[in-house]
Amino acid sequence: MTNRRGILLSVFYSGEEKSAVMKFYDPDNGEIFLIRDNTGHKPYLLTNAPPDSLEEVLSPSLAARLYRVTRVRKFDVLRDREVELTKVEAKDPLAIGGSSRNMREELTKRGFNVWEAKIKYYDCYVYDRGLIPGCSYQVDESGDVSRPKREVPVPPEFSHLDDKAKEILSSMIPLFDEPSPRMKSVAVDIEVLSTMDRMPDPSKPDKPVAAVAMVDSDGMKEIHVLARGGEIPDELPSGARILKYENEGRLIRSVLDRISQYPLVFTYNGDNFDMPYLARRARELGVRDWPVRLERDRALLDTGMHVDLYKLFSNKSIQVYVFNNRYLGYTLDEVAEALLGEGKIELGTRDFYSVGVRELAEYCLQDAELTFKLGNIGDGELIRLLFLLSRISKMSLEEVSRQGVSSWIRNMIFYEYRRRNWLIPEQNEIKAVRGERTYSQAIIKGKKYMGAIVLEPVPGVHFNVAVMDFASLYPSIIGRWKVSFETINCPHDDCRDNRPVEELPHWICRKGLGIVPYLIQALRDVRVRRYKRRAREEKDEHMRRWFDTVQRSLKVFLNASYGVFGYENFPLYSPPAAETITALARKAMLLSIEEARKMGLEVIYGDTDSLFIKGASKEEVERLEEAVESKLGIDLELEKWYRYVVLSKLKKNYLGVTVDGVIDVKGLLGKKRNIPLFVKRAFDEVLEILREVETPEQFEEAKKRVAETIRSYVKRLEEGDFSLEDLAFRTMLTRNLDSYKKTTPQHVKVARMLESMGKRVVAGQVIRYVKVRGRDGVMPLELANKSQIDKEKYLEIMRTTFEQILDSLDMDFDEIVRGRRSTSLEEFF
DNA sequence: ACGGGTAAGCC
DNA sequence: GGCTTACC
Repeated sequence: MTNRRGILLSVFYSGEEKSAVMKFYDPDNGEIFLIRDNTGHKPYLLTNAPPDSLEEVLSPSLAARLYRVTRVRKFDVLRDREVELTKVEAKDPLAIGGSSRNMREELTKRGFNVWEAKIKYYDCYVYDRGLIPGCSYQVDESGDVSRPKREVPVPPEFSHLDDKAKEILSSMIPLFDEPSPRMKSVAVDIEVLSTMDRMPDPSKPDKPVAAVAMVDSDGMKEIHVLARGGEIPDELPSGARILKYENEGRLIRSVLDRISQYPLVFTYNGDNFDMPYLARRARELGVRDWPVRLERDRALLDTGMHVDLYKLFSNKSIQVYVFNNRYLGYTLDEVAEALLGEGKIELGTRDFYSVGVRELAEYCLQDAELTFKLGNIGDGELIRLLFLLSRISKMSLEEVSRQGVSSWIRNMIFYEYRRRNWLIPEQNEIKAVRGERTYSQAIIKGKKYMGAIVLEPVPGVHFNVAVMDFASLYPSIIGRWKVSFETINCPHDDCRDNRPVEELPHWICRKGLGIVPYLIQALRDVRVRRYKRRAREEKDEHMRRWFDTVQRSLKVFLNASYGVFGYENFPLYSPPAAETITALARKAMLLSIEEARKMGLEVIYGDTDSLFIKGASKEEVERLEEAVESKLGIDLELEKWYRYVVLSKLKKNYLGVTVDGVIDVKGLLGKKRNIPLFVKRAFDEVLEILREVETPEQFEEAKKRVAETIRSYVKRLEEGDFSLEDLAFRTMLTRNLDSYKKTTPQHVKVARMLESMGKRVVAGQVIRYVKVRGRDGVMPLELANKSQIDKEKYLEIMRTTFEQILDSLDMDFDEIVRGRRSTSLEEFF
């Protein structure tokens, strides 16, 4: 074969080959293949140290690892000028940074400046060769890779953009129009023979691997088990094959061989457990040639792409924007229950020695099946998304599935800098040249600058309310006013009077410096004007779904695009830019409110980027849109129309019913996932009653039914007509137990009880507990008894939950309940 | 390991 | 009033 097609998945550095290696997926035969760099690319850093000084500045051992020293020209955006720097190439990446002794540190110690030395080598390689992970390439037998150049003319709907944004746009459209490949996949889960008191530790793999379950996309299910006596069937009722081994080494050998046959391998916590355990156990038992490449906190496969779903589901952006916050904890059990509606059936004990082989096999298979289903959720939605995130960020799929949104954005920006031969500035340099002080006062103690405006709601029931909002407000501001670390407080004297926010001393460049504002503008516009539309209008169902994933992945980047500039660990951290963005947002809100009032419209609430307007006509809404657009240059749009909205006196707390009868609940206690199901059900019933209300007249009748519903639940509470499960609170343990030192919140108290019983308790786990009478006040769900329940406490929970809406409906919880109080409750308590 | 603002329950 | 969690 002279020429083959390959989809670039990732780049890694091979210590054995001393070079970058590209990992491709061949969609024609479903295989993975590796291509070693053939361009002689070397790791490097940039410095202002003179070239001939290096031999003497560096210690002899490091000087020996120099490969080449040259001079290069770069554009320095912070000072708006060309610079000439020394490019120091090394024979291996660790010589640049990372290891205990490296060139970055030695040069810095001698007083020289160093740039671009903290970039991981595989990322550096991707930038310099202009590679786009996730995209299709032609690879010839000499190892040359090329991507067919597709010049896309800028579509007419983008004619309003600046040239810089247009250029970015036309480079991006081909990446988004190309669907991702389908890949065969397998999910793997292992169980180790461990005793109750000790969790198996992958750094000390002293216990044997007892079972490995694998489930693949062709419907194959198999479990490799270590025979330990007793009858073991050849098949489970589910149809899964059981393969028995007398020898653990053979078991691991065939498991590794099986894993090597798949281009895509899912695990749940495989980076830190399954893969290292298998690999280290293999080494211990003399099993050779394993495909697992162990790194500090990840495990890669040379034969495929390993996606650790635990890492992916722990990613906040994925949790919030992709799964709409539908899961709370990050354990396999929690996520599977929330997304698939399938929980795990736990074994009675963690002591696997006492569990029969067959039972262990079933348990192991269950985990592999859940992992498989999660990995393939939405008919491959997750993988499509990873491909897109990879193409936008120019980050390997393996990286993108393990890192957070700030890394994705960093990588996206660095790539654009290298593409233009711009010098990537260091964080301390940005601070020094452009300032780091903020001038606005945050409302929350300990925060660095002021954020958004939240209007005081007008409590009560309001009919006919239009909700208007600025779509992607912060990205729009970045694009409209060109705010970024590059443009803020620029070096030009004649830009100093360009201060869009009077109360802040910061000015913005008006000479077109920078890339980031154009990049963000391009992403925003391509999402709104191209892919959101195609996700609605495309005829072909597959392509429609693809376009929807495109617009969702763009949204993830846009939503975080402002936040990263206020995040102190972001390499392009810029507090002045961040505070200017929020200040402009406040200005936009205030101006819009002013415009609305001038038109005689009543604004009853608003939060950050939205305005609730009561009693407006369609024409008035349109007039307001136009007025704001012409004064500000950003779009205020009608988002939805509420038949009515119930505002409480609290901010970020309301309930609205749209004209199509869709109910929106924001911030109310009844919506929070940590409250007991019992209360949540009562709340949902009340919502259902309110949803049906169409006119003010119907409200009176609805209120009676609401009162009735609440009364019935209170009665059930008194009479003990509930299950313990329904009363359980679910609170996430966000840190490990030993780090709670200052106070002991209730869920931590419960977690400690669980731990003392020998149960495993880790960060990310959801603790389920009920409130009971007695000194502790709480108990783990599985330990409590119905007779211990503190009913008074639960009545209080119901009170606070319902008061949030009852107040605005002119109703009173006590009055509703009082009818019962004199009869039973009083005797009860 | 995106930001700030708001609210609730408990210590 | 601080800590912790969940939400906008």
